[in-house]
Amino acid sequence: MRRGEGHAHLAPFSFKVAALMLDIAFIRQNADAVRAAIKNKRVDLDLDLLLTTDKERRTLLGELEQKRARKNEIAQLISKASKEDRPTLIEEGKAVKVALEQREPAMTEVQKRFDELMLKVPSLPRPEVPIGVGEEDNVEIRKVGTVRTFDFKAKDHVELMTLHGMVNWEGPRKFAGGRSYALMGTGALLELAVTRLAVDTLVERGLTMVIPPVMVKERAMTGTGFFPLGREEAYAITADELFLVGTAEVPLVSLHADETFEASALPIRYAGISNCFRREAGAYGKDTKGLYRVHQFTKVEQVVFCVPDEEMAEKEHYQLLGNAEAILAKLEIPYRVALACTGEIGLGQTRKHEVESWMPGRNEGKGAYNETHSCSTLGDFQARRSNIRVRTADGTTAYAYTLNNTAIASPRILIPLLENHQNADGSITLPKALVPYMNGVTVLRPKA
RNA sequence: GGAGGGGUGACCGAGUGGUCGAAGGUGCUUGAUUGGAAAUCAAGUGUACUGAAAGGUACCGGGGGUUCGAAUCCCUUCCCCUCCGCCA
Repeated sequence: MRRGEGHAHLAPFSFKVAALMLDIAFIRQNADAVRAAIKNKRVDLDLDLLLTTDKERRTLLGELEQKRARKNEIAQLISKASKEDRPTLIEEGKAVKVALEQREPAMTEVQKRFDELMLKVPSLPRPEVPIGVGEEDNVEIRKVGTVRTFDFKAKDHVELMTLHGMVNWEGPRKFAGGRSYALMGTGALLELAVTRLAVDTLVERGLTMVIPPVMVKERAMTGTGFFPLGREEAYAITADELFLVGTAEVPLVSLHADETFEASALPIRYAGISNCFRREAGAYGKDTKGLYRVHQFTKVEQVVFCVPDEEMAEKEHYQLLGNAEAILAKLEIPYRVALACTGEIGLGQTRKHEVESWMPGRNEGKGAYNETHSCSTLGDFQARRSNIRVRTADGTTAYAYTLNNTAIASPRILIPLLENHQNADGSITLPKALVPYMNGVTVLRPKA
C-alpha cells in the first residue's frame, strides 16, 4: 500500500464517454489501450487472437451477406416473374441456398469463438487507478476513526462468539461441509440487527429496497460480468440450469436487462438484501478460521443505474461510498478507504474503492484493516452485456452506467463489530445506533 | 404435474407463404395555424451489425426446420394468462 497520496493522486478524467465503450470497433481502433488493460488487470486473453478472429468473422459476414442479398433478390424476382422465367429463377435460388448452407456453419463457428473472446475483454481502468498486481499496490485514501488500544488481552471474534454462544461451529461442518456455520442466539440476532440498520440507513437515503431471487439463469451471471471467468466461483443447480448468486448485484442489475430507460427515469438506486453463495474456489486453506471467508452469507448491496455521464457516475459513486461509510460510522468501527490497483479490480470495474474495517484480532492479534465493502464503477460494461440502455433527450440510445457498493455483509462485519467493542470481561458494549435493533440491549454478556 | 390460451415496434393493435421492417391508432419530433395554448392539418419517428460511402444484412419472445421465398407452416424452448391438482 502506497501511503499519503490520497486525493492528490486523482487525475482528471481524460476519456470521452464513447472511448470507454468496449465494442469491437473501439477495440480495433484502440488495441494498445485494451492490451494494456488486459495486462494490468491480469486477464487471460490473447487480444491478437480476438482481432484476427474479428477479421475472419467480418470477411465471412461480408461473403454471406452478399449471398443473402442475392437470395432475397431472387425471391423478389420470382414473385413477379412470368411462368416461363420461374423455373430458372427457382433453380438459381436453390443454388444460392445450397451455397449459403455450406458457408453458414463456418460463420456460426467463427461467431462462437468471437463471442467467447469478447466476453473476456476487460473494461479500461480509469486513469486514476494505480497500476499494480496485488493488495500491496492499492493506494490508501484516508483513515477514519481511532483504532483502540486495549489495556487487556483482546479476544478475536472466534473466541468472543464462542464465549457468547453466538455460533455453532462444529455441527454444520458435519452436515454441510467446510466453511459452514450456524449463527445462534445473539449471533443470529446481531446479523438481523446490522442488516436492518443498513437497510434503514439506505432507505432513509432514498434507495429502494429489493428482495430479489438468488437463483438465476446463466444469462444473469454473464450479463453482470461474473461469467465466464468466474464460473468456478458459483454454485450450479444443474437440474434446472440455475446458479446461486454470489451477490444481489446480479439480480438487481438483471432486473432491467433488455430495457431502455428514459433518461428522466434515472438514476435508479436499489438496496438489495440476499443470501450470497460463493464456492471460494482457489481460496483453499485461506482464512479457514472463523467467519471471515464463508460459503454463505447475508449481504445488503447497493446498485445504481445512471445515465452514461462521467460527472453523474462520479457523484453516484461517492454517494454509494458515503452510504457505506455512514453505516460503519453508526457501528463505530474504524476503517480506511483505499483505491484498488489494476490487479485487484474485476474484469468490468473501471475503478474500485475498498472499505477496510479494523479487525483487532487479525494479523495474529496485532490487528489489520480488512475488506468489508467494495464500491465499484463499471461504466457501461454490465449494461452492454445485459442490454440496458438509455434513451437520451435527442432520441438516441446509449448503454447505461452501473455502479454498486456493499452496505453490509454479515457475518464478516460481526468480526470488527465484536472485536472493537469488547470489554475486558468478554462482554460487548453495543454501539448506540444498534441498540434499538437489539431490543434495547446495550451490553451483551457472555453466557454464564 | 395435467388441460387450454397467448407472446408483433415506446404503447395499443392488424396481419395465416411473396408487393411486410411490418396497416391503423396512441405517443413523440418538426412545421403550419394561434396573442399563447388546446384542437386541427402536414411531414417525420425501431434496433443492431457491416461498409469510406452508396448500400447491404439481420431482427415480429429464443433456438431449429420446411420452402426459391416465413411475422405467417412445422418442431422445440422460455415467459405470461385461465382452469385442475399439489403445496410453504
